[in-house]
Amino acid sequence: MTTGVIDESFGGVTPDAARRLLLGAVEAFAERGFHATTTRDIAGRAGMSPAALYIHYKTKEELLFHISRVGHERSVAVLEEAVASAPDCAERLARAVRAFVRWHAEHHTTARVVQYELAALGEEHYARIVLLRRRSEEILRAVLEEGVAAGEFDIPDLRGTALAVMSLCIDVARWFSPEGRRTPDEIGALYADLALRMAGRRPAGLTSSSG
Amino acid sequence: MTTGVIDESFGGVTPDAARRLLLGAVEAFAERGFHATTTRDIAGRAGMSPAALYIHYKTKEELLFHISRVGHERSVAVLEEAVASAPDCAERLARAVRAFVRWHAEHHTTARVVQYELAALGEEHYARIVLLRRRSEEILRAVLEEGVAAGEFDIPDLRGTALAVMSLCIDVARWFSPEGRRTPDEIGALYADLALRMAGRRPAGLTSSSG
DNA sequence: GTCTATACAGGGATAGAC
DNA sequence: GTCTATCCCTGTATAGAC
Repeated sequence: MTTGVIDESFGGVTPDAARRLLLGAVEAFAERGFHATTTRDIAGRAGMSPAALYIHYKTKEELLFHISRVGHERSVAVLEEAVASAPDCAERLARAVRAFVRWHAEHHTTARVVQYELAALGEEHYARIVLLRRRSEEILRAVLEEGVAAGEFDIPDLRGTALAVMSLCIDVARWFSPEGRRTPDEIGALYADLALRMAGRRPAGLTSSSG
Repeated sequence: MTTGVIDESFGGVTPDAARRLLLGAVEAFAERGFHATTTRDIAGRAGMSPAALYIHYKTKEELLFHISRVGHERSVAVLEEAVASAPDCAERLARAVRAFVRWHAEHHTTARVVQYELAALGEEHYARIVLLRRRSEEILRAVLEEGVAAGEFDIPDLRGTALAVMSLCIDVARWFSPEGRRTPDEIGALYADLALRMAGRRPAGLTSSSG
């Protein structure tokens, strides 16, 4: 019955029972992993009988797929919004990282399922999720690319650095805890700075040439 | 029966059957997760019947604990060796990151189990593993701390940066694939450079004072 | 130490009443 | 749409022969 922190990512899901099941599943999958979670557990958290689950979802895996799809769509949207309007490349990178990190921290429960239970998806569902993941990689790489082109960044290995920044953000979902000493926003700010360092940001107004 | 890449971390385990079971379990846990892995599967990979597993390990969880313990001990040892002898702080950080990343890439199968199946450990076993994890955090933080004290690094948030560098290294285990375009060593070199950037390395011979 | 056979529990999914 | 009851499979772990 307990729902803990409500994840507004799933606010639009109807009917009510389907949403409650989704929220219960997110919690359970995050806590115990997909395979260790029983349909009885999920249904219990939603205040329903095990059988009721199958009215709204064909299988347990379909439940995971919905969570994964909505979660990925949200995180990509967050990233897109962040890069949409920024004065320069440095600010674009900072906003992107800050927003992406914040999402992974604030929604660490969903994010954990999204990032670490991929292997439990069926093949077809997995393929659809991979497409969404590629989107976010492309967005981040483009930000770095433009920064290099504009002379704002100094990045010897563009693809590798993009991957590393992405990786850094994603891993927040693994270790973040609301009981920890930092808020999602503080971590976002720290990581934005670290990303700028990784990108070798130059002070505005300078051009290349150095050791 | 297939063992894939042999992980020398477990080379010393005897008797032979116990080692084969351990290797089978590492593979299976990494591929499918602890809970999704059956004892039949593990025994099968070791070329034995399910019952034989229980001659060597009391439970499936004990198997996981052994993997986790040996894995953590190895990664801490790798880190310790790397920082042991280096001319300066920058080189110490670079060697630490490079070695730690290489371990997580080369032993990505073991590392995945070590990093992502912690929750499946029993409470007592979990507590013992946490102690080992703290060691590696302390080693890395100390390297950064000394660098700041020596004026080689510029790190506004020491604890946060140490955590981020650690996180970056660990996440390699999640995405690394031997089929990918980079070798463990190349990733190690890239990440060592990124870590130095995160640490705000100053060219040797300069002292502080700036905006 | 390893096997075959099996006890015993638990979980995904369905049937049928309401 | 939800419930109770239950089918049937799978999985951990053990018993006992060799």
